[in-house]
Amino acid sequence: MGSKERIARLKEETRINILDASLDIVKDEGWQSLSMRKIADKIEYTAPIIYEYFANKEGILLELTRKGYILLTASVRKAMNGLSEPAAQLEAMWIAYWDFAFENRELYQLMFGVDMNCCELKKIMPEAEVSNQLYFEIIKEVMEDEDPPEDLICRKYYTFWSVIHGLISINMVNKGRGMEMNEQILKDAIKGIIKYIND
Amino acid sequence: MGSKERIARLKEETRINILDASLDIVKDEGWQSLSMRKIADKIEYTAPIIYEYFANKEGILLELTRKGYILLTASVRKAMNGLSEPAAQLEAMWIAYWDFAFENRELYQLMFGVDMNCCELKKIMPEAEVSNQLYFEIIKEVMEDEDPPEDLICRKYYTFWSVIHGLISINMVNKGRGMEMNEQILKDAIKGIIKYIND
DNA sequence: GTAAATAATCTAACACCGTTAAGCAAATGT
DNA sequence: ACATTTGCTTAACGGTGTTAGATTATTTAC
Repeated sequence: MGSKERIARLKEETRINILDASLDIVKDEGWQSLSMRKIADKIEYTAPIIYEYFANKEGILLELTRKGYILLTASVRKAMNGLSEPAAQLEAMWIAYWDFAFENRELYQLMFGVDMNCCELKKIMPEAEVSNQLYFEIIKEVMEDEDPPEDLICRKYYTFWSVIHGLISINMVNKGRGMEMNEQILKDAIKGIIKYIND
Repeated sequence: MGSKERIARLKEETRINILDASLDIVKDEGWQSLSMRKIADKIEYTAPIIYEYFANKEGILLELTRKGYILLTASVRKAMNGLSEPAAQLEAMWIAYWDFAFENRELYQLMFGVDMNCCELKKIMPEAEVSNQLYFEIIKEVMEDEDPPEDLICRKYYTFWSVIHGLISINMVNKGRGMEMNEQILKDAIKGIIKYIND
């Protein structure tokens, strides 16, 4: 009675089909327009059978997130194992992380919640750029280099923003669960970047 | 006939009421469950009248985003004007940014798309922590300090992650529109942080 | 081989969503 | 007093995630 296994294999296959179909839809039309009925269409079933494979839509997203983490970990590990000197390893690992994000854009968005709304938003929202200019001014003054080029300031600003925004994200996501950042740590980070700016 | 103005003032008032009600709902139940009908309920109207004040739901979010940016800019500017020494100014400005994010959590999420999904997600997803440990190992090796405390490594990791994640976010959001980050810039940033790590 | 039981799948429906059109009722202009 | 505009509501459309019930196909038992 090996048909049990064959059936189990088939079930596993449509489970994977659901995940693949979902990712395909998202790649074509974005997370916003992923719906159970569209998934069902793509795998040539009707919507309710999806619930035989996943508890609900969130379950699908969860599984894709897991898939993302596994892929990411594999990439990072591979980069690590390819070298032996720690500093070089660390660099390669972060580059692997970076590459993963852009090779698996949709998964990365799902895993870390990068909202793409802002994309066209900034064009019609001048207010979004006002505060930037304040930072630009002051960064320019902090830089020891006299009259630094615009794009260098820009890069410094983005480095700053990255750190602060990243720290905020962590604190919001990990809220309550250990690892709370206090103001001292924030100040340390800022001082560190200011020092880094003038290298 | 000054009643024209009175009416205009009333209209402006319910416009503000809509925005306030929206933010209230979001503070109570999150962005996910903000709906036109709920807003209408809260301002004691029916859903369609909202469309007399905003083109659609996105219009409301857009206005709240604008409000966020104006508030943020005011905070940052105030911090800036309170000091005169550039480095101190810069620090105060980023602290103001930080404070804004946590005093206006919901607005910050809207402005920069911090997805709160992950919050409870990480508890049921051990895969999400595997790659962290790889980084922990290597960061430990890179640090010159022999046998550094766990939470210091953690902090260094988060600094790294913040920069990389921030840079990725910028590149995803600003995709196509100038300011593209190439690998060289990424590598520079990584080298910079490695140097910063050992201070 | 036929009947019963089980599994696989679909249809229909529920409650909600954003949004629009039609209609009513009160206030306004003439 | 009548006509017109305004403010607001009800009803509906097409969409969403999800569930229950009916239907069909497959397997099992005799």
